Amino acid sequence: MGKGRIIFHVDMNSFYASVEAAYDPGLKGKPLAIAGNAKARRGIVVTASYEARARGVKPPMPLWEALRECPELIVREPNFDKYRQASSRMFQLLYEYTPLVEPVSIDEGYMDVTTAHTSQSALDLASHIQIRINKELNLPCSIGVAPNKFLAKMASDMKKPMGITVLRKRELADKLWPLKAVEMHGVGSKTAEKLEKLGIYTIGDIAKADKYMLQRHLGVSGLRIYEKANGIDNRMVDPDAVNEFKSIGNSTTLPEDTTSGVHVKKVLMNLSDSVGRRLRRKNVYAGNIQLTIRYHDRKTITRSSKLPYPVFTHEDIFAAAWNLWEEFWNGEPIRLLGVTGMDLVEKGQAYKQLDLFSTEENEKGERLSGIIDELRNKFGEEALLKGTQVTNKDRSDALRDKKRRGTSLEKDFLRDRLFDTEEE
DNA sequence: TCTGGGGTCCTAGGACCC
DNA sequence: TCTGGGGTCCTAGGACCC
Repeated sequence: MGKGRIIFHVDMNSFYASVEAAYDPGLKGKPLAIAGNAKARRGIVVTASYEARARGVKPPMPLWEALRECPELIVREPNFDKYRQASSRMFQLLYEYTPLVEPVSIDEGYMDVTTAHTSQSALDLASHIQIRINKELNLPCSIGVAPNKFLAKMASDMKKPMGITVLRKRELADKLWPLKAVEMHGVGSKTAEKLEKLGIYTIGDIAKADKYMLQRHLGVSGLRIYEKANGIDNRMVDPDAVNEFKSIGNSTTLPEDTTSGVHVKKVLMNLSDSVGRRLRRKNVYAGNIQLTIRYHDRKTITRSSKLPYPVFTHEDIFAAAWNLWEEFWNGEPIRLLGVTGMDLVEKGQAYKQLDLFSTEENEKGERLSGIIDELRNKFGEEALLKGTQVTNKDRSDALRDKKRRGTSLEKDFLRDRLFDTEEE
C-alpha cells in the first residue's frame, strides 16, 4: 500500500465519427465512415461508427471495399480543425483533475491520478470523468484503470464504447493472458508471426516464455514485451512528452501516378511550404531534410541529407528535397511524395546564445535575429554555437523554463500540438 | 477496385577517427 | 609480409502506433 500508482488511459471511441455526430445529430445511430481522399478513390476508412463496424466496415479499409460491404454507408471527409477543437476541450477537462496528463494522440491520453482522488475511489473518479465528457462534449470514451500505463492501455481496450475497466496485477492471468499476442500494444503482425514460429500465441505465452530467448529473437523489444506481459511497466506519465518533436513532415498521394518533373516540382514546393510553415510556427529549424518517394507499385524509399546548417524557409527545404529527387528518382511513375524536416533544433536556443552579448535582453531580439541568420548563412550553425559559451546561469534558466512549462500544461499543449494548423 | 497521413523507435552497415 | 578495436556520425529501412 502507498507505493502503487493509479493510472488512467482515456480513449475516445470512434473519435472522428463521434465528433461529426456531435455536430450533426442526424448522423447518430447511422453507419458513418470518415475517409480521406473520398473523391479520388484512393481513400481509406480512418474511423467508422459502431453502426458501420457492425456492418463490416473496419478501419483501415479501402473506401471502395467499405462501400461494397455497406452500400448505405455515409461517408464524410475528415475535418481536422473540428477534431483538434474537440480534443483540446477534452484534455482541458482532464487537466481540471491533475496536471499529470500525457496526451498520446488527438484522441487518447494517460493521467496519473495517484494523488488526485482523495475524496473518492479511483473508479468513481473515472466514472465521473467519463460522464462529464459525454454530457459536456457529447462524446463517448472508454477508460482503463490500472497501476501502470501499459495495463491501463490494455484495460481501456477491453470494453467499448463507454466502458470502464479496472485491471489489477492479480487479474492478469484471467483478463490479460488469454488475449492473442497481436492484441498487445507493441506487438504487430510481423512480430506476432515470429512469435508463432516460436510456439507463442497468447500474451500468457509471452509472460511464461524464456526472457533471453525472446531477447535473442526480437532484440530489446523482446525484453520489453516480456516485462509488459508480466504486468511490469515503470514508464512515468510525462506531461512534457507532447512538446518534444523529433520530426515534422507532410506527404500526399497523388490523384494519379505521374512521371512529370513539372508536376513533381509543384507538389514538392507545396509540401516544402507547408513543412516550413509548421517549423516556423513551432520555432524550430530542421538540420536534415528527408524525401519520401512511393512508386506506382507501392515500393517506398526515403532519402535524406544532413544540411550544412539548419533551415526553416520553404526555399531551403525545397532546394534540399529537389536535390534528393534529382539524385535518386529511378524514372518510374510516382504514387506518393513526402517531405520531412528532421534533426530539429530550437530556434530559441540560438537566440539564447546571442543574448549573452546583449545587455537589454529583449529589445535587441529582433535585430539580433536578423544578424544570427546572416551569421548562419556565412558560417553555419556549428560555428555559431562554438562561438559562444553556456554559463551556469543559462543552465539554471533553461531548467526553470522547463519546470515552468510543466505547470502551464494546457497552454503549451493547445498551442504546440492541437492547434497545429496551417496558418502562421 | 486495391490499401492515407501523421509520427516514434530500433537496427544495421559504412565512413571516419584515434 | 598486413594489421585491432572502440566510438561516433550518417543513412536507409522496417516495425509499429493512432
